[in-house]
Amino acid sequence: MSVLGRDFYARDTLEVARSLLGCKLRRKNGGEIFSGIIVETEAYTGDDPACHAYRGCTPRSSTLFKQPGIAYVYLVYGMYYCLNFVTEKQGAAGAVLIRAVEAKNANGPGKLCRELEIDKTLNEADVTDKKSGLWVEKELSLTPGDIVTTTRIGIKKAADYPWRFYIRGNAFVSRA
DNA sequence: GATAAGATGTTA
DNA sequence: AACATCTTATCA
Repeated sequence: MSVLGRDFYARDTLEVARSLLGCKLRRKNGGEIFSGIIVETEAYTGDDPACHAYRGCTPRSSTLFKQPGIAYVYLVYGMYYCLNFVTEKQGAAGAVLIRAVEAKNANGPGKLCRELEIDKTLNEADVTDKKSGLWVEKELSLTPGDIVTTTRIGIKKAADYPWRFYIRGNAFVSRA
């Protein structure tokens, strides 16, 4: 299985969000390797009012302006971590939020990170390199008809953007 | 230094 | 529908 490289992430954020569906997320922490097919994503770009990078480069959002193919991990509501992959060419902000994978207790961004033991130590980890302990592999080939497009969940700003994508009919999507 | 809001999940 | 829980950004 080939690890998705820098070129995969250095593209339009919406395109990366759709392309990640059906890919296999892998997490190695210690001896065990976790695997799960990505079934739900959301896109966040630099000119998107809901994106952390929208109001410029702050200590937290600076990750979004760095090179594509790294992880962006942050804490929401003081309790749960969210996993994103940085997209777009270096200098442009953008990221894809991984909302759910095909696995037990992984149907939601917070639950997914709890299950995979993802925390802020993985922020800015290079996901094109297995040595980081977090990477993505090509798995399924989906057709456009397999992908459902809807509005994003849990945000107030730009709530009308149709930037959430999931695999049609999949039982592991959050808020089924 | 204070304050309000937040890319959620669980419980009732 | 309420709540647990705390970092971050924004202001003063």
